[in-house]
Amino acid sequence: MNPAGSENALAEILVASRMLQFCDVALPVPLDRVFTYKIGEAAEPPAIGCRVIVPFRNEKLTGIVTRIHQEPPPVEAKPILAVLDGAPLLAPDLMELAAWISSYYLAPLGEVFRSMLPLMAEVKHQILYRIADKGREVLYASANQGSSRHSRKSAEDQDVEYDVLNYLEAGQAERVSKLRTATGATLDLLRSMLRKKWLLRETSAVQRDARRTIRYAVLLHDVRIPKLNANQQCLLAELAGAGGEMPVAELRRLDLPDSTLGSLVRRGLVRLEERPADFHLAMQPMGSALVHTLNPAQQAAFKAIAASIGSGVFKPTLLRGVTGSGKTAVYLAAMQTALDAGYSAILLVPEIGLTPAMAAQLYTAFGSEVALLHSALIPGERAEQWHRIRAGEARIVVGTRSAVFAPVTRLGLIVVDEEHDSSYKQEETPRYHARDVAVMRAKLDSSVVVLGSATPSLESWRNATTGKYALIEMAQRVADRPLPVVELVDMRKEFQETGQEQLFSRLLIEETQATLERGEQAIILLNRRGYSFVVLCRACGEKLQCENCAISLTYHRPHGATSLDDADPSPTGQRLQCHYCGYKRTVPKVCPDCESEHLHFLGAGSQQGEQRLQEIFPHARIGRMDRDTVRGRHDMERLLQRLHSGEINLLVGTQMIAKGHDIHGVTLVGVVGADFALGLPNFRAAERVFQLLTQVSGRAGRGELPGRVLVQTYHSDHYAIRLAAAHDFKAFAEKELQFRRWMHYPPFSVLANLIVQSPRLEEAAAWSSQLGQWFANTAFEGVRILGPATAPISRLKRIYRFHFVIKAEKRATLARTLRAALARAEVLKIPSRGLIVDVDAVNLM
DNA sequence: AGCACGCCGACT
DNA sequence: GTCGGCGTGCTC
Repeated sequence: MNPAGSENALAEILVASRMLQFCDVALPVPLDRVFTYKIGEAAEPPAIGCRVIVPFRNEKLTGIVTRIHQEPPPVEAKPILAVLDGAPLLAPDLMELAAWISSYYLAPLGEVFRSMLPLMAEVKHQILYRIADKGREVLYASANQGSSRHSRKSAEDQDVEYDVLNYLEAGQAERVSKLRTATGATLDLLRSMLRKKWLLRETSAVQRDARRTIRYAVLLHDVRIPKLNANQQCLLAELAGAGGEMPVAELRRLDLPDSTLGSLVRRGLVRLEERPADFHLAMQPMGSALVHTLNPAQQAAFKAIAASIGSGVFKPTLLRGVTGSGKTAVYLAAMQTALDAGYSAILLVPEIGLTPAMAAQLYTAFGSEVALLHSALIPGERAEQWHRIRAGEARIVVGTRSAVFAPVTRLGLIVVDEEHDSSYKQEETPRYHARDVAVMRAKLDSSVVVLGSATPSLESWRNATTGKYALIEMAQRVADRPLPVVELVDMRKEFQETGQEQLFSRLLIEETQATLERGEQAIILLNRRGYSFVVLCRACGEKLQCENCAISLTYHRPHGATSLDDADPSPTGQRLQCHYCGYKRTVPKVCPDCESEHLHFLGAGSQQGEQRLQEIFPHARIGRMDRDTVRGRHDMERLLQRLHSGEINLLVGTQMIAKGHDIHGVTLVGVVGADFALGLPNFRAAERVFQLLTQVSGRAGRGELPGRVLVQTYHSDHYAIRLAAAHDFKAFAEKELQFRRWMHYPPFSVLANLIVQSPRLEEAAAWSSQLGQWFANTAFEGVRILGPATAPISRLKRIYRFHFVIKAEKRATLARTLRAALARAEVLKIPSRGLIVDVDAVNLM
């Protein structure tokens, strides 16, 4: 792409000479192209990177200006309706980054912008209806001749239609919601009136202020106080007590009539003010002040990174540091260096990786320079943070995936913490990988990018060992603490010796007992949610499945129940859940297929783990951490707090417990059933298991006392398990890379998953077979195509899915193949919703 | 993606 | 005759 800066400059010159007339606009529609609009003479011309409102079909959309030029489009261009930004919302580097993402991931540019900008939400689009001439005629005709001339379906509907016409006849265009509440019209009815041309539809776009405001009531002094009633006196007293002003919302808790405040305002005693909401995250520092003293290994890592900050040389660095080696302290020191040199820095963390402890450290270190961007923010808060960053008020940005698009100026450093984490891959269009986008952004900005992990992805590891990335290693834990001893418990042997299938092995029970008795803490990983994840009919062998997906339903037990027969206290009683679409149903008494009563609940999840542990250790103070117990914004924090304080001494949970928590009292980690993932149809299965075992082991022995890890496994010979137990990442990487090379998988190839889908099975099957034939008959050099095959999840949310896995030796070849396939799909009349292209797919499901 | 248009069968 | 189903084509 042409450097947007020079294009901008050119644009200014052309504006000055009044020669140019057109601009290209990327719109939030799934069309892989931009549209050309006329720049009006009256309005201030937009710059590249500005938002504009444009007419599109018969609606108004917000788009981003991507180019300014003089080439008239083949059809007549419509004029821009409004320019929303005086200065570009997106700086040239982000414009270029968007273009790169669009082309690399084959995603429409408009959709890329949509996921980059929280601000799109600030323009409120509404649909309005207005009465048409034909509608007026109908209305008058009915008034003159009396109604019910048409003997149609229902007189009721007809009445509603006239109500709608009457309602609209009186006034201006109205919103749908208002129309529906006022007249009781359904959307269907409005649509049919539209078709009869009785109504007109239009859209409007209203710009709202991005900043949230809070309404304050302010006491006016120096006014004579007239006679007041009790309510008014009460309110004034409250205001005076609060120092003369407080948010209107807070006055509500006085339980006074709403009119009271209104009267006081009318009588000139109180003034209402809109003030920008000061955004403060509820943070209480957790006492762990920033460690300024780095040990020699940290010092060396920090110096290597700091040396290149501001050098203007793009050189990605992989920081591999074992769990507990103190990578965070290195990040913070490097970010401080960037800040001191006048640069901004971005720290990316995985979805659940932004622990309260890390946030507290950031606040301690950087105070108000910090902006947080994560998934729990409501849109207003997100916009707030975004504006602070863009205005340069916050130069340290910490956040999940989309924070890689933070609009900082003078970017000096991007850190991607736990770079191997799969939550960096967005599973919707645009399906970008934030780690790779971070590297690209650093390249465009000539800034430093650091990828950190104890268990780097094999892609990054290979880049580091081949010299494409610099490699820094920290092989020791801080304060010379030892890595925990990891022991494998062979569950096949356990079964032979005990003669029964048990969730927890004798050794794990013994060790947990001893740990709790010593007053220490234990955590146990059970990487499935719910009570049991399969409900099997013993008579016919069928598993209970979701109605919408080809997925086994998970049984969730009501709280406090101790047996299957317990009365269900939940209001809905719907205890079988699909974790993919949210479908819920009650537990049937008999098998839906064969009506046998022999339904069996198999496969223990975290909920069952918690219950079994409570039975075994009745005096243990058990906590559970999974998506069912950590839902709200503060649940995680509260749970960790209880663990820190010792209120909980035994924690059971899903992989959430493995993510970066620094709990010093934990000396025992148990791993139950984490190796089942080795059986999944995914070439990354071994890598995933290795990472999970390493990360969860890393939770043990972070304090004064050494840690111990027990891994229960049915695959005690598997290299991923053995080498994780030996803390030998390099050996694992070598072995796994060998396998990847053999199988032509990344990092020795580049890969995309191409999903063909339709709600109709025959359609999905036909499309995938047509595409498959075309692939078979078309020669692609250096490309391997697997498929068509039914996708591992063959039906999802009522949609049938087939897929191809496309592997290529070179990036350019893969891109060319995918573009050709998309072109072919268009010829085959496969609609865009029927195809999903997932470049660098992490999940092949 | 929406959302128009247009053609065809079903219903009053 | 009118309603409403969904195949087809377009959006500057």
